[in-house]
Amino acid sequence: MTPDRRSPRLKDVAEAAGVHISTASRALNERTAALLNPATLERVRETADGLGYRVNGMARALKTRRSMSIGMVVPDITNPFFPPVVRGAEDVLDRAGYSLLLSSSDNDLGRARRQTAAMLEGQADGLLLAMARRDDPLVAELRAGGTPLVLVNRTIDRGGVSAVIPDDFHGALEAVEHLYALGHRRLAFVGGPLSTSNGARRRASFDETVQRLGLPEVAALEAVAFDEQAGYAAAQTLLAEHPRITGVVAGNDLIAVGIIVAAAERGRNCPRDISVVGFNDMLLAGRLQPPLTTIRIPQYDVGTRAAELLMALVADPARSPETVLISGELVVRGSTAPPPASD
Amino acid sequence: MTPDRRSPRLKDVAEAAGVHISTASRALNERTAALLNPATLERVRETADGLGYRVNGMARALKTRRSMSIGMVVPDITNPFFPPVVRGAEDVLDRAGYSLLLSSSDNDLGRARRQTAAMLEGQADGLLLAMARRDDPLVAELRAGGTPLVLVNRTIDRGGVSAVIPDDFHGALEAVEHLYALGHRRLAFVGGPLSTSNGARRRASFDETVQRLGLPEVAALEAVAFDEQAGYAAAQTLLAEHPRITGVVAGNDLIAVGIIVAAAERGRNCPRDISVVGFNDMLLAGRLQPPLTTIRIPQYDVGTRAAELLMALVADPARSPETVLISGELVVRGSTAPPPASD
DNA sequence: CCAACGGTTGCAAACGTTTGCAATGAAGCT
DNA sequence: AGCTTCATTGCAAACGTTTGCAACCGTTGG
Repeated sequence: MTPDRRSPRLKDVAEAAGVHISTASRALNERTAALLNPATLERVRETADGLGYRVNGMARALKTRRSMSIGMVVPDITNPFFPPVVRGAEDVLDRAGYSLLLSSSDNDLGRARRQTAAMLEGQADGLLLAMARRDDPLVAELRAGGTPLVLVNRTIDRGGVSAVIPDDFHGALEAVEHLYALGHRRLAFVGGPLSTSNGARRRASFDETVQRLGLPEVAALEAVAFDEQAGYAAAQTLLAEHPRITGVVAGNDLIAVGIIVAAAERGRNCPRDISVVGFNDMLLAGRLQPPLTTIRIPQYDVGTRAAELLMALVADPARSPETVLISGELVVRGSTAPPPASD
Repeated sequence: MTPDRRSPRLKDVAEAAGVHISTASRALNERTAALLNPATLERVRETADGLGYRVNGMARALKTRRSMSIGMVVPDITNPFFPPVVRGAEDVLDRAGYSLLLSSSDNDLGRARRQTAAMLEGQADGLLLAMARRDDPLVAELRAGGTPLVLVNRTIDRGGVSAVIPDDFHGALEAVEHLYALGHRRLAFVGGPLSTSNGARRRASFDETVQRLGLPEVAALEAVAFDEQAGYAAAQTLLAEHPRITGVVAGNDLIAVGIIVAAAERGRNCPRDISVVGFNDMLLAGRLQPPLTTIRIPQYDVGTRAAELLMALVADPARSPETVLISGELVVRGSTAPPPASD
């Protein structure tokens, strides 16, 4: 009954406008529109609007070999660190006309592999990878495949690939020095997994700094993940085995929260009995009980810089890899204080 | 020098395996693999692996008219409410073999329109919309366009479209009754924008419930957004104009935080002088100062249910619209207490 | 008046798949 | 032996664009 044609194709608008399909194509394409007679251009555009024409991105992508989409994989979008970086990336991609394909890998290599494969099948023009481990085989594969790639937040040990990461070394150093300045001398580090660059680098920085400061009694533990639960578990061990510790620098804010909770359960109040400094300054970190002293990483900027770098890489695949370090700054709030007087 | 062929096409694996391209296609497709002789099937698959063949999703999508991707637009991924729902959606889509295109609209209709248009040009098979306003013209357009659609978190007034939303009415009712049970009699509501379904419904529920309870002195304000800053601003007015209020139900947790901060600045401590109950139970709500009493909405489930509904809709576009209400439950923590004794 | 030219437009060949249909050959049945 | 049936594979036509090339036309300069 109804004509009920599916959505109009280029051919339809060409016919309706009385021009050849290639002319219609050129009219609807910014880059080629200049070739046309202004009058025809106008006419084609109007009939296209009238018909509610919408270009078929698949056909276009097939022909042009560009999907105008970028894939991004994070460990878990639910971790408060990532939304701002995703948002940053999204904003610059959006401005560049790209769409963002997002997925969470849960730190599962197999899952990440499937997800990136799907993204590449979908012809993503580039990848933003925020889940890399230091020896990640996946990024090696991907790099070999020639996909424009930028690592976010975490990088790999052997370089050769672009990355945008926080200045882990400087951050952890600031954290230690802050505690030292407050008078703490027995410090601990409860970091994230050493298999990640930020776990390892923050740890290395802690080690070096406490040694330089000549601190007598230190401990360093590795939480199994960058989350509250892992921080809580690691803190259990720490508090049991090193009861004299008064200051701890945490692998990130979530781990810090876990430590504070574990301490409270043992009757040790933060910051009265024990000080802890987080890392990242995640959303609401300043509204927690106690408000977290932490190393602020401009998360949004991490996202924008990474996306900008990727855009440059997409434009020029031969561009040589570079890694940009985003520096953080100490923001002191309520979770740190001088050590107990008895000390 | 190097043969340097671009990535292999179906034709390449077909030739390498000594079969026709159509046979190769069938071999690489789960659905059609059964048609083939097991021996050829095996052979084709092995040579495909050997060559590192990866199907061109664009070509496939062009032919099949399915991109196996779903678009999702949220107001702002940075709002802690959304990451869990995105994650929920992602998980079920992933299992169904779909990818997720994400974008943040910032409650800007124009931006949302551009984003959905881009998603549709990219041939997204369906849309998850979490940014709808009650009279949103965009969802009307989209629905007219025949795109499989499900609204998330917010719905429109005139039905006709599937949606997965929290049970706003019941939630707000529980919040009011909780305060009432604690002894509060002078209540206020600081809700989100009335242009959103959850802003309006929570407000309506508040109004009806306080009336039913016969409360003598109430106030109801509208924050301009569901964030801390808007909550803070609205609270300024509230505290100035209705100083005798002792209990307030907030439009969501972020607004609650804003209220608590504003109250503190006026020397009114929560919960000693004023009680506030939030909505959603966002991440870390229980770790705030004070820990938030709130209506817990299972955010992850909202995402999964929405994605499931959308998958059903994609499979059968004629399926009639349905709206599923996700119910919340009161979780009482530290931000509510009996009103001051002087009361 | 002719040739060259620039501005517009049309032509047709891709891009890499999927899939209805036809062809082939082997096996089963009467 | 001849006919049917079935399993397997090949053929070729799409899917909706983009784009190098050629053609056309009215101008312009010599």
